Amino acid sequence: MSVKRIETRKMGSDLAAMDRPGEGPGVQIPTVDRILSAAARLFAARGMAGVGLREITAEAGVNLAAVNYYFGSKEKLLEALFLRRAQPITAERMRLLACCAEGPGRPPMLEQLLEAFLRPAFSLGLEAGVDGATFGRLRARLSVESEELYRRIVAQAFNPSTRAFLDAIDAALPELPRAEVEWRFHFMLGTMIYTMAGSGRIQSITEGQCRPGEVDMALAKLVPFLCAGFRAPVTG
Amino acid sequence: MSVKRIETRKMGSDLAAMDRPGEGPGVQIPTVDRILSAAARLFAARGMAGVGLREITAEAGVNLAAVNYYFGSKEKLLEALFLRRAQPITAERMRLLACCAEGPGRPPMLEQLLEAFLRPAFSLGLEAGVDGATFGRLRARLSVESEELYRRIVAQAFNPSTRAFLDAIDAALPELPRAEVEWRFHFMLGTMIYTMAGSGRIQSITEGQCRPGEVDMALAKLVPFLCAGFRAPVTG
DNA sequence: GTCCGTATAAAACACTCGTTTGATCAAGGC
DNA sequence: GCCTTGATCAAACGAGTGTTTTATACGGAC
Repeated sequence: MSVKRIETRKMGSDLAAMDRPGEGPGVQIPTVDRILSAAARLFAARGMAGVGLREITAEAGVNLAAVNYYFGSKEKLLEALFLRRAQPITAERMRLLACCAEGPGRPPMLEQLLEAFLRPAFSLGLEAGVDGATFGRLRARLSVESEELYRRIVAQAFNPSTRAFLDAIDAALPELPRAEVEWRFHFMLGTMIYTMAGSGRIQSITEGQCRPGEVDMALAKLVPFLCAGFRAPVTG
Repeated sequence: MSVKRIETRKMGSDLAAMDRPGEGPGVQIPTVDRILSAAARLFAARGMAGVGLREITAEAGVNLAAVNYYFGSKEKLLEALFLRRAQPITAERMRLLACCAEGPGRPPMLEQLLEAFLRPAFSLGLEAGVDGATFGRLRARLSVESEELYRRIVAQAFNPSTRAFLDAIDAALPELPRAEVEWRFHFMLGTMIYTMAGSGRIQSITEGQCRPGEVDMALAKLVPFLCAGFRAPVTG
């Protein structure tokens, strides 16, 4: 019944400015960032319900109560973490989208658009101490989730930029009905998320021949495949 | 320290023969099957770590100890459940694969193969009291998982039939290097699993215009898209 | 009748969970 | 000096975890 005494400290990034760089070997990463890093790793590896706050705070080297102190709850921690990691991806996407243009000596528009959409998702999302695949796996997890909270988090983070690309691709394929573009865009999301998740299933099928993981290799395989799919004639 | 006193009852299907059909309105579904149904629903909706045995057994209307009595552990319950639901899918796949053949008046071989691979996954996997999307979501969850146990379960259930299709598709695309076929097969798995998961993301982007869910509609959109992708010229 | 193997039931076991509570410590203002 | 403020801490809260144990009921075999 008691009212929350402290209504959650206001995040990290601004506080992070406190530690001046170069004042010694012990730079002391702020508590908030250490929690975010550890939580990203563990959530990605074992899911939200699969990791406890005690494990997260232990790995981050902070006190158990710090999560509720800074974020308010476990769910809010996930939300803050996801939005923070998604932001650079969507920003880079929009930047690359603005660079897409038809012209002599350039690839076709569709190829440019897919590359601009996919590359940031594959190459960004990493932070200090976290390998790139981590956020991809977390994203895949949330994408497969059916609970409203998780879907809201993903939609909130990615819908605007995604919709911009959907419109641009639709414009680049004028002969294709909008509904068809949406279906194929959905299929693209599937390949992207499944590849980012690094399920390892293709390795298990081919006994390790095919290793999706290196960004450039994956993109070089993915973009032509998807472009051909987008350009497939409509079947009536 | 104590040794397991009872080494797990030997499953359900054989026991299910005990209840003769038509001996009254109360047909009494066996305990094992009720557990499997409830567990499938709940695991699919909230993940393995997100549901407790108490909730499963309550929904199934059986005693808490029944899970450990019949399956041995929560993990073994998941494994039994997954293998049992996957079996009809792989069986139907292999049956359809055997029906694929080139000939006048038939679709091209690649279209036949993809249809044979995808349709059982979309249309089967449902059981008494469980809607079709349930197992698809569970499959998507396990596919995204990184822990060895879950990957082993998926591989064990689906690798043989999947490998058969990989070989058949490879044979149907003789001009394509094997490695390229494997990449594209991996992409196909992504679209399939993501669509089966019914993430609802495309609905959220298009504000409900595009509804993947009806089997025939999804297949009619998916097969041409994927076939075009498979037939894309190799770049490099 | 007893005996036996199977099935269900209730209770307990030893933990772990997310969250909250006070206490403590270090600065900064005045 | 005191007071305040933000941060960290150990400890406890109540509820929930998977699993095991003990006990009880049912049903044929003999």
